[in-house]
Amino acid sequence: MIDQGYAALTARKVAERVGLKHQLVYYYFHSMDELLLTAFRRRTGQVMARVEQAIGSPRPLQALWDAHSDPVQAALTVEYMALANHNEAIRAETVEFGERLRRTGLTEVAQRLGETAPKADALNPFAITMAIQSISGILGMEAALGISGGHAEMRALVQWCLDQLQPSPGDQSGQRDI
Amino acid sequence: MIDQGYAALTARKVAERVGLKHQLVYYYFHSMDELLLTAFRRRTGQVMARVEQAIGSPRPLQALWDAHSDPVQAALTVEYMALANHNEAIRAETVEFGERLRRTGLTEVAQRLGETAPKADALNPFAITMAIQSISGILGMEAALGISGGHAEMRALVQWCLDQLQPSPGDQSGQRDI
DNA sequence: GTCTATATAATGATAGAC
DNA sequence: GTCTATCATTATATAGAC
Repeated sequence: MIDQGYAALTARKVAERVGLKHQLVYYYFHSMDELLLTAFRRRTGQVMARVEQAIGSPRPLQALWDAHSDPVQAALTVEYMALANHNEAIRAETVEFGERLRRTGLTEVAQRLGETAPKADALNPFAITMAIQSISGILGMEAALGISGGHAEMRALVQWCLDQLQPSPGDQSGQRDI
Repeated sequence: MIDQGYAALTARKVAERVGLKHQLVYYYFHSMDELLLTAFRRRTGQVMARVEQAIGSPRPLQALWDAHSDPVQAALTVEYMALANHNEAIRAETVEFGERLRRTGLTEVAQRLGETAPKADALNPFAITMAIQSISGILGMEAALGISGGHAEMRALVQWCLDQLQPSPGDQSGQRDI
């Protein structure tokens, strides 16, 4: 799926990779759609576990940012999003997972923001979380393709913002400058 | 392509939509790959025109933000990005287009930032442009699927930032608070 | 330009032997 | 569980009549 796309994920190719005949796919799964849904669920579980681990770290926002930087994961996400636009079962699960993912660790982030960030209505934890996920996501998707323009500058800006919101232990510079 | 995905864009379906036989596709195009590339180029041209128009408006950043908010366009972008991950010709054109798009109006944005924004190294025009494109892009992709959590909060945060960077004519509040 | 006809290959899925 | 055999469908693409 990563290197050939969801359209190339056929029963024959799946079976070939595990050294079996293609008809066996229909022994283990009722249909290709069911196989696809099973694979999708396994992945959302893995992503959720990684995000929960990030939230539990000393610097949740920084960890959340790092967790989404992988280009390979981003390419897979693009594939599943394209799939979700035309497969109703995948779409429904994507919505459910997306909403859940964004609410994960919201209270923890809100608590941290209350401690260190300036009081501004616009600095909503929901918005901060989404900004981090959005920017790191696009960064990964573009990196997977080979686009790099503005990436270093973007990382610098995000790092600056993260340092403002959650100063690292050894860094006291700039806080409250925002 | 929008409602069935790139994999469902077959010669038969294309011909059917214009009321002709599927073999005629190979009269107008050498192959399906060529048709796909032609469609992609037509679209990048349209997107580029819209962005250039936004850059030329009185509030470039605001206009850039507005120009990327369409969920239908975002869904199409996802489709082409997935395609680019497995089609070398589309990938090469995507990289070229992406790099060009991000540099479009960079000097104009830099000039505006120099006039109104606080002097901070992190507020690089390249980064600002990418942040706007990233967040509005994800917002659109998610909206196309039906995800809405955090969107209102995200829009509020971006609007707050945009107002800081480029105050609208009738709004003097908050500037320099950043 | 548009058509019919056709070659070739791949797909999802089922039936039944072992 | 894994296999062989098979079906109906669809795909890209070409050749040639009109």
